Amino acid sequence: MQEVGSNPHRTTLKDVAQVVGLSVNTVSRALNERPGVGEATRQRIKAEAERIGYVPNIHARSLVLGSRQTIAMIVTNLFNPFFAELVSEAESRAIEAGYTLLLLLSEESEDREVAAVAAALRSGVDGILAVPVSNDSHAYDGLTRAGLPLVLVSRNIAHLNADLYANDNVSGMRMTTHAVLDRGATDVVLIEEDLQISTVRDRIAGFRLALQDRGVPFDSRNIVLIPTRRSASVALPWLPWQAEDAHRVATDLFERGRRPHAFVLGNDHFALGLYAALRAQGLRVPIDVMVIGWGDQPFARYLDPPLSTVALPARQVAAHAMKRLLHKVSGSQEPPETLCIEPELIVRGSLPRELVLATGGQTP
Amino acid sequence: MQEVGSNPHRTTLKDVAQVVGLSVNTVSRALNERPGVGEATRQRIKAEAERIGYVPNIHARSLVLGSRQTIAMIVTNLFNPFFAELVSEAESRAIEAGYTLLLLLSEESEDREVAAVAAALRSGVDGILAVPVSNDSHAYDGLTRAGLPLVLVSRNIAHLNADLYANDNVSGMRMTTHAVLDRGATDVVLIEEDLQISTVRDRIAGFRLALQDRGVPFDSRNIVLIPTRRSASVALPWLPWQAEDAHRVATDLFERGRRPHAFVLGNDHFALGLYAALRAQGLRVPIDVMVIGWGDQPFARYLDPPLSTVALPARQVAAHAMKRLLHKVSGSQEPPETLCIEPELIVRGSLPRELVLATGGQTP
DNA sequence: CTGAAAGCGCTAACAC
DNA sequence: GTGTTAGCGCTTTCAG
Repeated sequence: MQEVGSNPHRTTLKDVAQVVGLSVNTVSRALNERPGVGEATRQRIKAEAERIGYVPNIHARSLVLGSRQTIAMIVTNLFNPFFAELVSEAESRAIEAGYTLLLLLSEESEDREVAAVAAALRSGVDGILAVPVSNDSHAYDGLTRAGLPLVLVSRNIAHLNADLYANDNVSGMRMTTHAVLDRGATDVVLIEEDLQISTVRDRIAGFRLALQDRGVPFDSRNIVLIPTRRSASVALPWLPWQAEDAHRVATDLFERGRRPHAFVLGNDHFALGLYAALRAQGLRVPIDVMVIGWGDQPFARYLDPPLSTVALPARQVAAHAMKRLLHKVSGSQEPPETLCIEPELIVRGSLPRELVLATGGQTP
Repeated sequence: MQEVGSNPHRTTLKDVAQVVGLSVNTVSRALNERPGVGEATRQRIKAEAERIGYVPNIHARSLVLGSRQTIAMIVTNLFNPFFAELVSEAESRAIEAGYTLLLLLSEESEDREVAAVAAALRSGVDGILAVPVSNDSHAYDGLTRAGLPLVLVSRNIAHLNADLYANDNVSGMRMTTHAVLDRGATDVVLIEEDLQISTVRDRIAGFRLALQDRGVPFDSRNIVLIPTRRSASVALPWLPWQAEDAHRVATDLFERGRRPHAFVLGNDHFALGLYAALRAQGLRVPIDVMVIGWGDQPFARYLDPPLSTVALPARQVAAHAMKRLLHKVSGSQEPPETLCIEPELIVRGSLPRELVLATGGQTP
């Protein structure tokens, strides 16, 4: 085992006690604002502690208290700005509550997810906030038995019945699909990454519901799932939602003679590739083809034409999730709760301004 | 103090010892793969420990070892994909080395940076990897005295003389500026965020060097610093490198009758706003104006025309930095080292393909 | 209001 | 090979 390069002698409670001429115990109580110490004594102790540079040893404290004041957040990747925002908000809330955030990245890999949970367990965190890799991930199964509070964020796990805080993907995609249908599109293609996650599943459900709402027949070929290619690069983590994938998929579609009226996408990045494919075909947005993205990334409004998209309540989701988790960490034992927050459709130039009567089916 | 909802009785080393009928010590040695235990005994102990669900108490372990096997990473924000990649790589390297990563976000605020360092200290990490908020941040001053290893990433702190691993911003921006000068531009505008950080300072230096290299006179008005507007939103963290800022700045320029030959930018996001401003003016890229971004974000190659930009060695930088930090954590006491890794210019449609002789000065 | 003593769970000396 | 003893720095009984 390596020698740890720590200080020769960090000043300890005992040192403070010696300096002020009181017992370790009294000093501890004074410093922790607990009753049983005279105010004058307390002040003197604090001053002395400060003076000789006393810093409490968190390890000893954690040992006796059984808590490290740390939350682990397991996220699939940081590339998706939605996740970055989730983490940013979670970190901020954790700090606010006197906790710190241990970040564990699963990089969309089930193996790394299992490793992440193990690391969280090993490192003695007080609770786990997780965006699972898949809808049937078993990485978290042992947690409740181990007594570690868990809250899921953004993606659900079917068999787990855990707390879940997420975007409302069903209603979001339903709203999105309505938006194109109500502008006259009847041949609408949905492009999604082929991941076994609840968000994709829910968006597909929302898509189908919307068609049903407007009486437009569903054609399963209108849902294009981009095959994952995890093996593509071994060294670098694999990333979903690549613009080039959408570019390829759209180009394929056009080459097979298909020309949908509208595309609704599972991610704004898809719009980048799609726009390129449309330009190559000489198709104009929104006149020939309508496009709606997902996630309202910063570049969306600057595309030409500006991309209509769905703004996600990332900070709200994370804030609620962290609040819930901290509540559970402090011993609350309520039954699992699911909260899906409605996203917001942002209409920009990639959609025609005026609504038209549906052409393909009866009006609702 | 809140009751922590931990298990009634986690199985401990003592429990294992009791079950196998050996001393706590022997069990500890067996489980930790240390010599002094018979192989048969070791196997039996491991099996029993596994069976009764023994999980080592990290708090006790940390206390006696004086280490939490955790590295704190203090980053200004996650919104910039460069930082996201830094964090991703750092996390991966940390895990690989048996450490975990505590993420602390300063959100470009000096106050939060100070709080982050305090949190890191309080939470007993073994070392700190930091992207400082400013070139003269004093948040880290006490660290060496406290015996906590520190390695800076991406941005330097002038007075600190700490280890630094970063992009080579000087040579990167020099190369970028050469690229436009050598294509005939003589009136080149650099747009940067007005932050007091070494990266901006270095890129400005590289810009001036490039002009000097080609004998093009320097006009200080050709460096446009976007005034920071931290107060804009109190609730949400402030974010630099906004497309709209570049849009505004460029529009101002055009309205004042300026029409530079080329723009070199401190961030790809600026290109989004700039492209929009150029479109509004009816200026074509690259025929009328050349543009080079910084960071090679995923959208860059999908802009119209595709954005030339500088690809940053984020993973290399983070990997080197983490390696160095872990080395220091294990007690190494070498003098501070600075490593600047050369970024790569990626030429795309926003630059004319052919080089021309410099028009403004002598050829080198 | 203050102190003494015990112990959190683990590792590290040193003995046998 | 294995057990005994001590102690990491702190909090928490329980006495005074």
